[in-house]
Formats: sequence, C-alpha cells, structure tokens
Amino acid sequence: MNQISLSGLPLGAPLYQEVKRKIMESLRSGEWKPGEIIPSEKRLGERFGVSIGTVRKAVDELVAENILIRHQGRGTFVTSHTHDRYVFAFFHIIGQDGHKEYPKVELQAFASIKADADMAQRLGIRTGSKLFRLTNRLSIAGKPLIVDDIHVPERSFPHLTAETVRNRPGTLYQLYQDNFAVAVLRTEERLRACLADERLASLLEVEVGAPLLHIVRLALSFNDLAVELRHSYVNTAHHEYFAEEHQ
Amino acid sequence: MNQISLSGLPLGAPLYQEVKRKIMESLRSGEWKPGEIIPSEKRLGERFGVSIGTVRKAVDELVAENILIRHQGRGTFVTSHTHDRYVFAFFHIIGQDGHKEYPKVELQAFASIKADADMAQRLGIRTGSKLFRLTNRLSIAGKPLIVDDIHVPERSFPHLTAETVRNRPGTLYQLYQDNFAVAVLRTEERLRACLADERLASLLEVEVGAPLLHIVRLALSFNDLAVELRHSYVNTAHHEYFAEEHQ
DNA sequence: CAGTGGTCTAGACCACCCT
DNA sequence: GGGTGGTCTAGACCACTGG
Repeated sequence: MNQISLSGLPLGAPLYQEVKRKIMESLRSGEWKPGEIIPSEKRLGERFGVSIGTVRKAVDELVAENILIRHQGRGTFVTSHTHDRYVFAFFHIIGQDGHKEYPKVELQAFASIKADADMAQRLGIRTGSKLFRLTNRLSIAGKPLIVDDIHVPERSFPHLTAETVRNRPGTLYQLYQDNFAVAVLRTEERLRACLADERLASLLEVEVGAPLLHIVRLALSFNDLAVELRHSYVNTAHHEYFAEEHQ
Repeated sequence: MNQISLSGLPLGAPLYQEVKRKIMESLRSGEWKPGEIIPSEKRLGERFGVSIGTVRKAVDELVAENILIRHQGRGTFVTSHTHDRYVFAFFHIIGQDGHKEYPKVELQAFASIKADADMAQRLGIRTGSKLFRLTNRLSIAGKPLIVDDIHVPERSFPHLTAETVRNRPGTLYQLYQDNFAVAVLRTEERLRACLADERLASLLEVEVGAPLLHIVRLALSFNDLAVELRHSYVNTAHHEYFAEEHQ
C-alpha cells in the first residue's frame, strides 16, 4: 500500500507538485481572488524556497487546467468567470452555421425543495437536504431554445433569492463566483435524446413528442466538490451540441 | 500582416516550435511509425542542434496532444491506435452505471457512392468524389445500441473492401492506421436529438418515432485533414454520451 | 525604464527499465 | 550497469507591458 502524506500527495512527490498544491490552497482560501494578480514567479520561488523553473512547472499545470492565466509582461492572474469565458468554456450549443451565440435568459421559476435520492447522490449530499431549484428559459432571436432546470445546495448558496438571480449582471457562474465565492472549474455532462412532455413543449414552443437533447451537467469546484446539477433540454432543430476530442 | 515562413510558423518562432514541427514532419513521413520508439531526447537534441530542455518542451506538447507517449526508463513512443485507446479516447457512450463497455460490431452494408454537397463540404473534397459508405450496427449484451453510417474518401483508402473491414482484427481506426497509414488524431462531434425512421427503428429494434441521439463525427489527421465522416444514431434508453469540460 | 513572463542552455541527480 | 525519461537548479537573454 502506498503511503500518503497529510497533503494528499504521495511521500516523495515532486517539489513542483507540492508548490502547485500550495498555490491551489491559497486560491481556495481566497488569498488570491478571481481576476487578481498573483505574485511573480520570482517571488513565488522565494516564498516556497524553490527555483523559478520549479514554480514555472507548477504554474504551467494550473494554466493548462485554466485555473491561472499568464499575461506576458504583466503577470499571472486567477481565472475569472466572465461572460465571454462562460460562452467559450461551458456553453456548447452552436447554430447550424457553427456560430456560437449566447441566448437571452428568462427565469421561469425559483423554489426551495428537498433533494431526492438521485439529486443527492449526484451532488454528494444527503437525501432530503435543501436545494434551490431554478428554471431558466434561454432564447435566441426570440425563439425558445433551451430549458434549464438548475439545482444547487442551499448550504453553498445561503439566502439566494429569485431577485438576486434575476438581477445578476452576468452569467449564473459569475454570480456563484462573485456573491458566493464558488468557483466552477470543471463540468461533466451526460447526454441523451428524449421527447418533449407538456411542460417542455409549452416552454420551448414545440409539439409534445418532439425530440429534444437532454443534458445532465454536474458542475464541480476545487477537490471535485459538486456545486450544481443542471438538466438542460435543447431543441436541436436548428442548433447542435459541439464537442471536440484530442485523441 | 504577419510574415509567415515556409514552415507555416511565424518568423522568429520559438526554437521548440521548430523542433516540434520537425518531429511531426518525421511522423507524417513515416520515419517513426505508430507504436515505435523515437530517438532519445539526448539524440534528438544533437540531431536538431538544441539543448535537451528545448527538445523536452517540444515533446511535452506532442505528449499533451496524445501524439507521443513517454515511458520513464524506456523511451518515447509514437501513439498507436489500440482497442483500449479507442475506447478510452473516442468512444463516448457509457451505461447508466457510468461503465464503459465496447460493443460487438456487425457490418450491415458496404458500398461505393458519390459525395453529395454536404459530405463533400465536411470532408473537404469535391462534390461527386467517390466515397466508401459503411453501415455498422453495434450491440451490447445482444441488444442493438448504435447504428453508424461511415463515409471515407476512396482516394485515402484504396481498394478497401467489405472483407477487409469484416476481417479486421481491431477497431476501424486501427485498420486505417495499419493498412492505410492514416492516423486519426482528433475528432469533432455535433450532437442533436432525432426520431427513429423505419430503417433505424428496424436496425435498433425500437419503435418508429423513438428518440435517438444523432452524432455527426468528423475524424481528422495531421494538418486537420478530414479522413472520415460518421453519422451515429444511439438508442439512449439505457446508455448516455459522456463529455467532460475542464473550464 | 524596471518588472514580468517566455525561451534556452548546461548540467546535476534521481527513478525507472532492460539486459 | 547503462540508458532512458523526470526533476531541479542557476543563470542568460528576449519580448512584452506599464508607468
């Protein structure tokens, strides 16, 4: 059996992994916040007692994971959720021409509910825990395109209200980040085809029984903590879900 | 306007990019074939007249792109399509339990056709060019799961026959690689929901009008050369398409 | 101009694999 | 043991940014 140190890294782990872990710890603790600059590589090397090359290797990995961003001549910054970034990273729906356009969002419903077994299992919480449930309708060019049923644990988003959601300046993930210090770093999506029921048909202005793309998205933060469970129903008559695989 | 050198890289490009380009050129030319070992980093440094660190940076990127694989103590190897690799990299369908199982494949049809405008545009060839069209049916536990309509340019796969396809030892991508020196490096997939027509209903043993996941996959090789266009129709009653996004 | 990240070098030492 | 990739260092120089 492998020995594991308190940090969660194997004993004798590379120095740069230790540095990376320490940087992530500072990010998680809020020492450096989204959008802010972090110390220069030289200073980080001094702080952790390693050479610049070792800091670079740690930062390289965090940049590859889109947690940090380097700007030559300016410095290294903590990645921040912005509208453009959201559209680039997490919004996978494109038009038939391959063009990506972010839709207009209308909040349809906001409620406090209790997690059923499926939700609880996916979110890693106890069945019966309190959740907020939001329903959004997304439209492009005035035509409904997507219905999102979004579930977030109340515990992570205390005192969230429909007004807060409705009046947010940017995307929902920006709201999570700015108002609740919850950083969405990664998503897992599971897709299937389904048929529109009456509610979806009405919201999406399609016939009952029309084919829809059903996406179950789990959004994760540091340490793979699940922060949001989202069911999206997409009318793919004139739009598609795009995915790329680099072997 | 930026100046571009003959190699396609901007003038004054980093040395390691030039090294990377030269390594890829050797891969494309077949100097090092899939599964084979390439020269050690020390030898590559001597060959290209750069330090080991620079070679490492070039190889790092090719490893990140899954074109090369490093094995500590053994050497660096050209990535080869194997069954496991295919399942890991390109087969995105998982069971409801999250388990990935590769299906049994039956060739249903094999024909020579001419590219229509849509196929030609996606494959980057002329309308009317000759294509092979293969139809596969994939089943798990004896139940039909996926129908694949596969189109490849005859030019890239001379003298391909149904027998060659039927008697291949591994996956289709292994056949491309081993018999035609065509390496699939990357795929782009576009997903939508559709309804089963009579042919699909019959092949997948579902009702006409059942919802299916329709995947249009474009497989690409070096220089983003399109090598295969594949329409997959998936019965997602008990399986899902899985995608992950790292912010 | 000073400070930052980006590139490149040269070499040391380690862990690992094969023979 | 000899060769390989993996880590780490120390320093030089370049390109870019901002004041």
